[in-house]
Amino acid sequence: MISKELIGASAKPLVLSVLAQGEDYGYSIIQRVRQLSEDQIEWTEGMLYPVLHRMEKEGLLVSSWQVSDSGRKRKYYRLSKTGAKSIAREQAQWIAVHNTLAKLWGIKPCTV
Amino acid sequence: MISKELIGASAKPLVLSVLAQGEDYGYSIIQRVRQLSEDQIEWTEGMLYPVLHRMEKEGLLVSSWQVSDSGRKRKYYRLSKTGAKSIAREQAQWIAVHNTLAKLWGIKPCTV
DNA sequence: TGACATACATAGCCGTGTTAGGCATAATAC
DNA sequence: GTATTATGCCTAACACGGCTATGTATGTCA
Repeated sequence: MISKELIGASAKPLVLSVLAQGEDYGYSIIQRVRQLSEDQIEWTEGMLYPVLHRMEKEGLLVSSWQVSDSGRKRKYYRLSKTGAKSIAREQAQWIAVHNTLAKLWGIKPCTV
Repeated sequence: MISKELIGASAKPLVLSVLAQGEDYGYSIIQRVRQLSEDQIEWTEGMLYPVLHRMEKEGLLVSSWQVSDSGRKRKYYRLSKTGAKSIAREQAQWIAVHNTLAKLWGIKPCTV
């Protein structure tokens, strides 16, 4: 179980990085993150949807309704140019903190 | 400048890990974290003191007032047994999230 | 003596995850 | 045929916590 604080801190970089691989929709993003994390990160919809809305409002994401083959309506999100650029900043921040912890833990620093 | 969310997520593991090296007091912890992070993590007192109080209330830390050579009163914190044990859990959570990001970023996973 | 660093603390604002609920449709099970 | 599950979106109330601002006090140095 990942703490609330860590969930909050990782949401934005994870969403940006997932969408960097191609557009995706909310429900699917939750599954993808769960798989990538080997079931360790279990996002709730009540957490993710507001995050997506905020990020769209901030201009990081662009959404579009699409209908799947099964006839289901899905809201697909993709990165805006701003969003694509912001990944590097999020990454730099994360690595900075991670490497500080790495020093204290005596493990190898992380290089991009 | 590290985001508020990341500050929040890293506060507890950083405090625990700093105090694992020996007791220390609030004002000094801020300086140490700043140095360890090479000026990238700049904690405010308004952020740290409540964190220390909470962690003491949770039983992770134990505090004691001491007087330095200069005559200044300082509130020193050290890890309780519970606090010492909790480091491993914090570390595991952090690594889980970090390695998920690492996959998306195409960098090497982090092993403890 | 004035400025600055040290050292602690708290109050109000605001953002955000959690819990809980609501709505709708397709696939599956009985 | 119908009940259940999975899919898929959304929001509201609550609690927690960082930020900003402020207060208090003392040691050091110009």
